[in-house]
Amino acid sequence: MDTLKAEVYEMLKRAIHAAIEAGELPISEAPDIPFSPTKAPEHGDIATPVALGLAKKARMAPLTIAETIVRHVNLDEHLRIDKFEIAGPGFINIHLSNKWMYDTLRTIVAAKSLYGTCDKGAGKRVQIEFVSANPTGPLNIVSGRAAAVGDTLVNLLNAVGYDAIREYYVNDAGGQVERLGESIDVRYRQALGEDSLEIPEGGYQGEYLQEFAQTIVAAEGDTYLQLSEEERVVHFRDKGIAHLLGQQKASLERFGVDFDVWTSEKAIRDSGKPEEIIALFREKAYLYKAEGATWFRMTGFGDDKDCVVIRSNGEYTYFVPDAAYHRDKFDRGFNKVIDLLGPDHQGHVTRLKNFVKALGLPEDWLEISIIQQVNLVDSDGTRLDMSKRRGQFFTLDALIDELASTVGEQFAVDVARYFFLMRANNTHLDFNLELAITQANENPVFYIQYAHARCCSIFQQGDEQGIQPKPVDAVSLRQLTEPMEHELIRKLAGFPSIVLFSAEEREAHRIPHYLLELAGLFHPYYNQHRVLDTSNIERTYARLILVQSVQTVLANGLTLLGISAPESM
RNA sequence: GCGCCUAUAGCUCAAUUGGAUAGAGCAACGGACUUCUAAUCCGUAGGUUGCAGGUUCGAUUCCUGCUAGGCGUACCA
Repeated sequence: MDTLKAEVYEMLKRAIHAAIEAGELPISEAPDIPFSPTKAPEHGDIATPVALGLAKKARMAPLTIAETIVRHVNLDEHLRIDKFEIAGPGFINIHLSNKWMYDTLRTIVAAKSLYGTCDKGAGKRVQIEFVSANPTGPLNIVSGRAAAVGDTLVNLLNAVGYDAIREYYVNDAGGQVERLGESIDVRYRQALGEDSLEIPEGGYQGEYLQEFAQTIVAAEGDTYLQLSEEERVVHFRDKGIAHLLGQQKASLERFGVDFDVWTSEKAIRDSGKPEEIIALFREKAYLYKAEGATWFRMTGFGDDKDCVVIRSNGEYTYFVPDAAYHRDKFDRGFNKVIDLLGPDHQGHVTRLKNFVKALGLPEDWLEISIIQQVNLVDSDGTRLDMSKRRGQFFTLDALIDELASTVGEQFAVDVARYFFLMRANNTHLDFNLELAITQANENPVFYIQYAHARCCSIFQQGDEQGIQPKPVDAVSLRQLTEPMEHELIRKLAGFPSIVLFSAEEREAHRIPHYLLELAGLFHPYYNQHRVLDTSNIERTYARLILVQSVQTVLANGLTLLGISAPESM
């Protein structure tokens, strides 16, 4: 479709030039030619409103302009185009030929799992950092959403020719993990009978730390009481990080997300890079001292307030290692870095970008996208709070457990991923848990998977009846005469540009919607037109090619989303 | 206060980035299983795209101002 669009673009451009030279179009140069996909079949396969745009400049009626352009088009140039038609206020509708339909099917059948891919990214290296939750508790639902989106974006970028990787930044240093160590220490001593203790201010209240402390007591008893409190906190901190990070990794694996690189904040801090960053900032006079702390002149970059980079106690704030981390990403040679941050990080977007600018890195090198919050909603509409600090949250694992109890483990992951992916990143997502469970059978993901299973089933049935699909070159595709077949092929032909578009625009949610539409065309077709028909074997072979193409595109789309494409349901 | 996000059918959301008659699913109502899987299909109904202006051939989309909701605005990460 893409190459076809490029060819149509050239044809129209030549036609406009010809019209200008013939003195029939009073404009100086050919304009850009926009294309819009058509909504109704009678509007053809591709449409362009170019005549509408020229109306003012040429001081002519749009319809007249459209007629003039079409008159100068040389149709013989192109076998895949049937006709140009003028409609409505001045749209030029392009109707594609049967040859184009047949070519589309041949392309899909030949490309198989590669259909939809391209090399547009030219091997450019992209890193997407996502989830990056503190190792202070289990992954929550928002992390699950980020995991699904990030994983799919990497798939999409790789599909269109980039060299993209998944990276997780482990915040295993700083104040948060100190609070973790303190919290575990309190839970440990509580487990040994010190009832009067309380979790310190800013600590972690969650039950999971009580359980963790109990497993420590069960395994090692009260041996740690011999250590000083300071030693204990350090020990429990490291033990807790290892335990919780392991838990997060297990959750992600269960969710089908496999990170390529895990980068430790502690390692960044120990690398000496933060010191280099500070030295650089100091050299550029971005820093000043006030109230015992060292501040960065964020206001010089257009922000409304400065921010502390070295606290009065001499420790770095989060920003220094984070700036160093991004410097490190750049040094590793990524052409583009995309951070998917949680909703509570929106204050960081501007600052992080400013730090990157202060480091002298290209402005468009870092792209930050906020994965908006997920509200778990009860059927009565009440929202469940998911803050980790308050110890009251719904974990990703708990969500999958819930779903798995009704639909099984594999579908639970499929359903959760689909729900997370079907919304645009920057929209708030209400996840009605009860609805997701009780109406699992009516879930759109099943609708799509069922379409795929039906395709497989047709081949299995055919096999039992002794009907084997023939190679596409041995099949008369002329047999595909139904309007629904033309519409299906049109939809199939659009897949590569949807993949490219959603990769370039980081809009993963277009894939679920596309697949839903494709399934929505296939199911009615299946119901109204029989594929396997021994009384019309030629047409059967042709339809098998179409079914095979639908199956391929559904499978390819689902694979991009990390969702299974079952052969039977 | 300032900043970011959101507002589309009863509900949850689309609308290929400014194009033709704003589309799906769920919920509601009425139909279709001796036929490749009824987890499906067909049909009916459902809209002043939050409100008021502006930009232009054309606005759900862009601009301004309101209104409502969410989030952020740490010497936490």
